[in-house]
Amino acid sequence: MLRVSLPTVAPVTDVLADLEWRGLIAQTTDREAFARDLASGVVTVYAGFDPTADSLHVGSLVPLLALRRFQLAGHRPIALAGGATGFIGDPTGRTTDRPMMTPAEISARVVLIKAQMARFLDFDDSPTGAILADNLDWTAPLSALDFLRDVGRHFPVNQMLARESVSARLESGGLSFTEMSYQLLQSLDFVELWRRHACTAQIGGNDQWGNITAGLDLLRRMEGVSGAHAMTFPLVTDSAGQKIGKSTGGGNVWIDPQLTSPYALWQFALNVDDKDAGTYLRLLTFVGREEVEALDAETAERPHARTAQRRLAAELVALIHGESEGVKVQAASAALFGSGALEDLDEPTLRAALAEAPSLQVTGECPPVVDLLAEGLGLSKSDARRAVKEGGAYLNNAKLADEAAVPSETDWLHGHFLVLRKGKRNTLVVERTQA
RNA sequence: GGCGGAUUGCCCGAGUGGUCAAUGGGAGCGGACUGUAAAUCCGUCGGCUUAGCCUACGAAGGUUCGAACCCUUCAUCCGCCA
Repeated sequence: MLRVSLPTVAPVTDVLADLEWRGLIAQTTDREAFARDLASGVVTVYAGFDPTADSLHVGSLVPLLALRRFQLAGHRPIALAGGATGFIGDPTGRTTDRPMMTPAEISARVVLIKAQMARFLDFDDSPTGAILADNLDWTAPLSALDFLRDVGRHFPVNQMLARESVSARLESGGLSFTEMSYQLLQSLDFVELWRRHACTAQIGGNDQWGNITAGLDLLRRMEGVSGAHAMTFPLVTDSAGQKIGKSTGGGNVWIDPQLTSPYALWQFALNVDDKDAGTYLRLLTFVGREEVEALDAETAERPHARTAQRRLAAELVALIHGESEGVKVQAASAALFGSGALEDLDEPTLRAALAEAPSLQVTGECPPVVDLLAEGLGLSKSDARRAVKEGGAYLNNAKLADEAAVPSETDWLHGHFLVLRKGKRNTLVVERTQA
């Protein structure tokens, strides 16, 4: 997997100060001590990622980029894939009937996620070279008895019960032993990473605070190490209270281009609320303080220009998919939302721009546009007809007037593409294959 | 277990025999405006082979020329009494 070139990386002298300014610090253990250690040498920092899906999403970029921030500041990052913790799963799940993943499914996911994590970090032989780990490596060989005796005995149940995450659950119906054990596994990770890589700091979401400090305790009890650090990020939500990285439709914005096309990512960033643009720039890019604050000012003065959103979109696409992708996506956006120069787009760009749009294959004689819309967008025929009647249906960006219209030979872009649209955002690609 | 009230479209909520595919509000969708925004305004909002037809007012039966509306049974929910 190729390492993408990071578009903008502002130099940072004091990581903690930078993180603080970005709004990335919720809690830390002894802040002064952490700062001292960071100033006096290479600190190894880890963050864990459970394989809850086939891809990381924009939200998981926050801790991942934080690792990168530490690396840029001269420290060593460890990205830990939760092959074991993901196996246990977090039984907190919203729906009851979430199917249990098979070991094969999990390991497939771990492979995908590891590859994604690797793209954001530098792996070299230097002391700051990143490390990719999987907690299944040390958890799988561990027998239940060993686990209970060596790890479990360090966890006083009364203390676990007192933890916020557990007590909250006890009030709302209880939790399983498995769920309680999750904390032990995560704590063991910290100990193992200390043993293997002298890792002395763990970062994660603020909901992980309990688990992280439990790891610190275990490190002290098993290894007598007391100088390790914990740092958490605030649970970041946008101004509407949504978790970061949720598209307006509610779905996750994924890193994987198969799941969220670069074009969709661009659109997501461009549509970020004015109030959130600055926040996103701080959390999800390496753009420096001066520039971000200038963009904030720009947003306040000339909100319609959406300079901050544009910058965010460019940074994100370049960060996740590479710079060349950004250029293409920009062209496609302009054509699809602009005056309609669809004919000018070359075929690969057109395809890329429309990658996330629903598509429909047609062979032989082409049915009326209304039928194509209904079929491709999952509308009823009445709905499709209504769309035309209301002037909300477009063929290659041109408004349709006739309910019975059938695409003509000249409508086919590059000989085999049709771009249909209902309203501003519901695009449908019709592709014709010669029978 | 007894008595009373409820059940209407995605949600809330009118409607008590024909003029009901069903007032109104919200959500959604389309248009105008705009910044691919918010707010606002206009339109639309069961389906289809669309001057018409079909299916629908918790479910199933019944009365009637005709039922969301009347009757019977069932289901679910809410009160009151045991």
